[in-house]
Amino acid sequence: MKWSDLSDNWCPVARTLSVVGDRWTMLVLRDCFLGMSRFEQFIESSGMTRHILADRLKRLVEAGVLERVAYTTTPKRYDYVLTEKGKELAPALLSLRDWGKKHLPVRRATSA
Amino acid sequence: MKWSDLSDNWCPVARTLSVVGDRWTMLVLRDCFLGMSRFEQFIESSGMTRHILADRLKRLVEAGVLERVAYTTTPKRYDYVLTEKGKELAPALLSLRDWGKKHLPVRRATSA
DNA sequence: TTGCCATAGTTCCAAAACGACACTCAATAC
DNA sequence: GTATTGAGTGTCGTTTTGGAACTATGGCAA
Repeated sequence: MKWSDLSDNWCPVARTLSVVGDRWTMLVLRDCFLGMSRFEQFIESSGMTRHILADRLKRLVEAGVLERVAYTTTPKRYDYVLTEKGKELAPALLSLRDWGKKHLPVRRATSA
Repeated sequence: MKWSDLSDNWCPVARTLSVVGDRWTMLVLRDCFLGMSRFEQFIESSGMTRHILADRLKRLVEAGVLERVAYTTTPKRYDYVLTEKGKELAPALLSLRDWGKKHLPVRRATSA
């Protein structure tokens, strides 16, 4: 079975994961919750490649988790902001954060 | 930056995702919370390939989220059971479930 | 004692996704 | 003019995935 087939799974966990369950997606959302909204900000903060970020943003907009809001018209540039639907992922992010704080202490500093 | 470099990230969300943030891993944990513990059960329940399941189980055991408990000695066979550390991921799973129930209604039935 | 089944993986290969880096395009800054 | 910034694309080689077949170990049954 392919990952993409999960979107129609009977299980709500699986359906959620079909949206946010791949590499990097949750990190983009974390940055959104931290107040970021622009392409270059996400790149710098998360360390992911531009290629993948473009893909993830597209998916998140399609899923209704983020909204593309133009902030200049020429050239077209957009802020990516959380929708209500997106904001309601906060509890999941917080749970992941708490678990990481408790169970995965930092072993060495990184510059990211 | 590579995905695997996240394990030493300053952000606890990123560190958590380095363990559970890739495709399928959370689904394996969901099945564990539903009471499953064996290879073939995970395969049947999640629809993932054997290959990937073997890899994910190995990583989860290495990460201390699951524990391998022998249930026959010849041949060696194991139950995969949640450790305390693993059980504490429950809030995250529940958050993902709630979000899916609310925001991702099923569009058509599937047999999985 | 040969044959079949079950469990738990492994191996192999093709296809898709990823990672690194260069390049584009529009506008503004110097 | 030339350089810089923001938001991506294009290319290309490397990993990871998906699918199917294969292996290993023992139980059971004819």
